[in-house]
Amino acid sequence: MSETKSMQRGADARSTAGDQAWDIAGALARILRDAIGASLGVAGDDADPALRSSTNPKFGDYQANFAMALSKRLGRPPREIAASVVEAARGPIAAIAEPPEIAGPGFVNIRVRTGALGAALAAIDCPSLGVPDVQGTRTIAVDLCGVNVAKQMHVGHLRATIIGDTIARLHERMGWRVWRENHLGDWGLPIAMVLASLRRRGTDLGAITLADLNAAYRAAQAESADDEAGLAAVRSTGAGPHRLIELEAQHSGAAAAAEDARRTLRLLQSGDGATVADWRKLIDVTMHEVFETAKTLGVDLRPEHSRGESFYRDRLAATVDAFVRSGLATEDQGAIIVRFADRERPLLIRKSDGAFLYATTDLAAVQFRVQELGAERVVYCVDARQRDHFADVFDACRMIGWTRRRDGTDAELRHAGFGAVLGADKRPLKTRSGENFTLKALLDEAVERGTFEVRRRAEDPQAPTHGMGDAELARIGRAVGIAAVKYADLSSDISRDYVFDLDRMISFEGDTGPYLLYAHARICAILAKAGDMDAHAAIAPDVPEERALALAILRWPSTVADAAHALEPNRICGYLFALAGAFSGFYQACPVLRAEDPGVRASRLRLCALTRRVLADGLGILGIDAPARM
RNA sequence: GCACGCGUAGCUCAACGGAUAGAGCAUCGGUCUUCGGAACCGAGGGUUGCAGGUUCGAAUCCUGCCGCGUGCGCCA
Repeated sequence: MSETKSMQRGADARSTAGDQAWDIAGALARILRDAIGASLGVAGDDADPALRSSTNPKFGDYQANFAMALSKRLGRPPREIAASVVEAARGPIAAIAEPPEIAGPGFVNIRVRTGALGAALAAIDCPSLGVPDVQGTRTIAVDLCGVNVAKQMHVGHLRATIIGDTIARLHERMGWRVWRENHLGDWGLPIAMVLASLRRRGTDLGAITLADLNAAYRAAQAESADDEAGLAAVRSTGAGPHRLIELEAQHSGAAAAAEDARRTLRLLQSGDGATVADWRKLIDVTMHEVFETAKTLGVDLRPEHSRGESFYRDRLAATVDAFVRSGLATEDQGAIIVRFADRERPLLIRKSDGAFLYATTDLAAVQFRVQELGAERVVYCVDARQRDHFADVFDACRMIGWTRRRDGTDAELRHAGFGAVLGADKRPLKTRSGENFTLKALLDEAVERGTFEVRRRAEDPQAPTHGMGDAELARIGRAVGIAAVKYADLSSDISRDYVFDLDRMISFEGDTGPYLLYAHARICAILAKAGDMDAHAAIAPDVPEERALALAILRWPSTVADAAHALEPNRICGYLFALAGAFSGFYQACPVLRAEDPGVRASRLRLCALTRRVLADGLGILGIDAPARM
């Protein structure tokens, strides 16, 4: 969604929901659109004023770029077009801005009047901060986290969890009804394998940890590894009989383990009481740690968000049937597949042995989310490598009509695919011994580093944190460490890989989470020292640094709407960094508490308070806790 | 082989088809009896992988190359 479109949305909202005095950009866009219609006879999409925030303060606060685009269509020079529109808009625009200037090939540069800017700031200083609210009339399902039972969370889950949480929070912030769907891997042969392996050993499932489970998972996989290929290779290369016998013994052991796993799976599927009870214990052990990690991360993930693969187990046969009956699925080499017109790759929805696949579950889940949860958007926060898979699943759902909602509209299916977390060597992050990093280890290190830095600074007698208790410093250090990791992950385009570099993330300099926390804490200090303030003081942004800060604040509502629409958390990050930068400039140039004029002091205090609220609001959307002191 | 994604400053990354492609880090130079210096201001640094095309205007859209990455029926 372009900024222009969201500005237009602001204008549209005003016409139905009354005046939104903070929405200067929306008002300007509407005035220009009307003027384009009145003076040029152009309407609809062609009358788009193409209003943008100016790229450079010398071009004013906003610029409108419509003239060049209309030049060819109307056969008139762009500057002439701009002039006639500006003339037609002169009256209504005068209340908001200085007379617009026409520059270059036909840009219309607009500078907002100080009075209008102050009034807009006073208007946006309300509970919603101007962010649109759909009041529960719209519904989204966000597929996030996606852990597997009996497996330790690793760095991939970091992204699936915090990106999903941010997308959920973005929509919650705008009043959407949000379903957080933790699509656990809690069903099928892999789980049965672990369960079978643990039961063979007589392990006490009541006293097991996730680390134990993870080890059992790997052991079970190794036990069942069918070494047919190795056997064939040994035979063909004529390796010694000792090696051959060893492999054959391993092979028969593996066959026994695999058979045990299949038997366990059958018990589980048939609802055998003892087996199901043990299965639930595996889930409990796994989820206990998942929820702990979510708490550490500041992610809203609770038991009621769990709806794993097992939830869909009784819908899979019907899913396949529906595709077969509709003629979209056919049998091929014993398997059931869905073919597409534009690609060779088919989608397998049932194996030749009759078992279902993860694609089958995904199809059933789309139908459930759209038709039973009523979602108009379904978002998958899953590794970008599954792009092809989701393209197939989404297309299959459209073909069979499962994106159709009760009101007849089509749901929007989106894969918010994210890139890999890389180590310094540009390869997927591994420990020195070549293992995947557990998420817990990674977060422990981040918290440790954050705490170290906070404690080190607290030793300075001048530091505001000097003399704080150890528990308080630890709390702040934890917030800093987690903010560093989360901000680094969310601040670049999610579809790209990024290099995990804790030194850079936590350096406290530049575009980092700790920098934003610092900006927030600094404002908190000013407000605390100010004591009582006049919440209704007039705001008069006179000097350039005040104007820049004011204009940044007014961009907040459209930033939230755009980030939610595009599913791009990095837009929130970029905005907050720019806001913090604008505040720093203001702070440097404009004394607040030391301002001599009481009116100026009160105006600037309100600007500080408003900035703090927007910062806290944005950090809240990212799920980042902002301490008052650090 | 086919499909998809990505190539922007030394490094990490921005940029809705719009004015001189911007930030951060690093480098160099300033501010400084601090409303919190974890700050601010400035400088240098670019043929946006290459070649064409569309457009008043292209990092952005189209085509072809080159390079890197990922995926490609009975795992999830």
